[in-house]
Amino acid sequence: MANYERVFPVAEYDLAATLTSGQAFRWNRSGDGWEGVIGCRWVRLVARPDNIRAIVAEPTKDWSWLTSYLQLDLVLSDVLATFPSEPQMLRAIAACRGLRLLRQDMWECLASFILSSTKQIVQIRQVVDRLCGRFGEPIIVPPGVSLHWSFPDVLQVARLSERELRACGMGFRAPYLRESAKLIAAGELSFTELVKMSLPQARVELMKLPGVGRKIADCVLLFAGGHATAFPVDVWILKTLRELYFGGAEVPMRQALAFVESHFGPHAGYAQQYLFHAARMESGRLLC
DNA sequence: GTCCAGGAGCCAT
DNA sequence: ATGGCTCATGGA
Repeated sequence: MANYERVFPVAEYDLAATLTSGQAFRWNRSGDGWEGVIGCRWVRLVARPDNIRAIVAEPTKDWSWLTSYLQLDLVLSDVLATFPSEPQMLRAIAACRGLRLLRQDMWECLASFILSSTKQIVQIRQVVDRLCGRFGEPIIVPPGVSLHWSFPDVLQVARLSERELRACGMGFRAPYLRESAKLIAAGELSFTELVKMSLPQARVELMKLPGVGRKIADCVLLFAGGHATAFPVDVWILKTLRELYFGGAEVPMRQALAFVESHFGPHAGYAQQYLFHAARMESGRLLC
């Protein structure tokens, strides 16, 4: 019996917030649900109060790729309970209850965030879309659904010219992406090793790649590498930390990093995503 | 037109 | 170590 869809019971999962919170860039609202690509599969997700319904284009028995991506086995209340119980965090939790962290593909996540520096999220989405549409593989979709493409793999990106990459609109980030892809393709960095390493060690390895500094390394390790204490500090988080924890003072980056390292507990990365999303919601910068 | 975006690299102190 | 400048592109 061919299975084109399946319902996953899950509590406290705000799919819309999760898919628009700046951790993944390929999801589009479609009617009452969301369409996207995970690996080489097209999928449509529809959220209901106590479950998420998934529709795919090809018959599927093994759904572990989806349960892993959405982290459906995680009990959110267990994570939230580890946050410091202070007004700032309680407020962020109240503002976006149900927000989750995804478990993404390492290469897609790394490449996307190399393209993210000093770009708005809507622009990152555009560049990633063009990269996939021009250099990814076409994907099987149900009748009536528009064409979709996979995210081009490391080898594919490694053999693209800087000109081809710049034509996607990535500007000065083109050589960063190209050189990083070539280093990974040459075996100088192993994604599976990054998962096993300590967080500081994994950072050092990732930051050897051109265009990857502390912030992007932490994004990859948190959103794809399963490092729960990785805590990307970008301009939004820095501004939020200043306002919420330093009385609005001009805190240098190193001081902010020292603070987050000791303050947010074993799921600091999750806490970061709540602070980030709450801040963006307040400024009205969401697509949804 | 101007400002700024989920930064990083480089150079001058 | 730290602060300032530059990088390319397009949305607000």
